[in-house]
Amino acid sequence: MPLTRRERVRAATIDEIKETARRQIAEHGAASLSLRAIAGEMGMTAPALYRYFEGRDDLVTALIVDAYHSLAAALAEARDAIYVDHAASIIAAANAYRTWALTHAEEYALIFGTPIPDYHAPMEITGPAAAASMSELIQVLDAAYQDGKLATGELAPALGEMLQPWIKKLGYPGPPEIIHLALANWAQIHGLVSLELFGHLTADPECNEVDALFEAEIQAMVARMGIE
Amino acid sequence: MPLTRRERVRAATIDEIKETARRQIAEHGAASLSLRAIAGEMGMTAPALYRYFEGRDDLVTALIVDAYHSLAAALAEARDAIYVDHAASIIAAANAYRTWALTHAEEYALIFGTPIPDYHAPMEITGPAAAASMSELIQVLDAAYQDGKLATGELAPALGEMLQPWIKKLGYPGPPEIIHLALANWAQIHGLVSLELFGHLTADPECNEVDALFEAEIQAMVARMGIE
DNA sequence: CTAAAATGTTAACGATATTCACTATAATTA
DNA sequence: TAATTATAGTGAATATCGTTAACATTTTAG
Repeated sequence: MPLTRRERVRAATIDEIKETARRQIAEHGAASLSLRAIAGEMGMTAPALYRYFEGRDDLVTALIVDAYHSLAAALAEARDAIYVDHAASIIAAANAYRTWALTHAEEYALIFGTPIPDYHAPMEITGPAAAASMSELIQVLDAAYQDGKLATGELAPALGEMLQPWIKKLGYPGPPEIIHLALANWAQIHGLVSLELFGHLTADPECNEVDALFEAEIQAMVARMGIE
Repeated sequence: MPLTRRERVRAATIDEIKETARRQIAEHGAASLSLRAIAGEMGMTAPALYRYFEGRDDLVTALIVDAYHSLAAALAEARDAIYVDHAASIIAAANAYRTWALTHAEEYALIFGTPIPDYHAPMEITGPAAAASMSELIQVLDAAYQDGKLATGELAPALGEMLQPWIKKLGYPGPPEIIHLALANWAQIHGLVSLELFGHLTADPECNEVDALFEAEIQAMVARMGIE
């Protein structure tokens, strides 16, 4: 059943609202998102937006879900781009993660930064979207593991227990060691990227050449996993 | 010259304002900080606060500076607590960092999370405070280095160049390799802590047993540095 | 063509930060 | 001690914000 005309213009309006919101977020930051400003830019009044979203929180949730999928898509694209070897894939994924964060700074902050005032993301909606981008990291590692080119250390019992919910959530059939590596490496990458993004990594705000540090850490990370 | 009585009550009022603000931040989050609510809780009206702070941003800056020093103090305390060996010191510092973050969640978010709406921290004020807490991490590593019990790898040229501003800012007389280790390890710890704090590390929000993962990563980190 | 549904409007409420004009009080000075 | 001045407060007003309610318009469906 094709979409009726009305449904199409409605979907287009929703897209325009989100697109406008994204632009404003990119300019003025996520926390100062204003429904009135969005509506104004679209030539409408603020209450009209309530025909499309239950409120500001609902809009924010939609933006978060979109951001997760955008990040996941960027990772997938980097992974599928050109395959040389597994090490190159992981480095490409890490760089894609950083690049996405830097080019979508405010959206990255929306996902991983301080939650918006009084806003609490509904896990049942954002959870699957987050898992989607997490899954991308795992796929890269799993590929190396399937080829037998990844050194997995042994897991402490408590660590194995903690990873169980992740295995359930992701529906990943491989060993928990892979999940562990994914989480640990993700944390490292996220730490570097978020420190850089919020300006904590450069002593001099003018010269922010974090490339060297990031590259060095990623290379050390790959070497540490014994990937080849 | 001792403080005049007026200066003392003024300082006490400033402290009460910041203390009230901290409590409200801990309850309702940093971004929904309300001058009216602070004043109301103190039995005053909002405009009265402008006698003590130029505005909300000025208050936030003061809170950020305080938070940095609070974190630095927690790290220093952990370092000076009981000395066994360098590895224990580093693990203690890492745990102190995490504990401070978890017990001062909203203040941690204030420092390292998304900046508050339209608020831009003035570097000339927050910079030195940030350096103070950074310096604590360096001191732990430097102690191990001075004892010759730290394996420093060689630095890529670009990396060495990037670290120069840090050396200048911190006035650290040791080799840049130490700064590099401090930054890299800080990024790792920060990544783990901030993911945990914002609920991204646990697939199941009920069971958040991240202790095992954190401990494993810190131990790996120490082992990686060849500290003993 | 008419009734209903969808989509928009304006007005209003209760918040927010901030500024201004004004007052009471405390500290300092003549 | 009396007069003056700096300080610390109040209340009203302006400008935002999200949100709701009542009303108008447009578009679709029968």
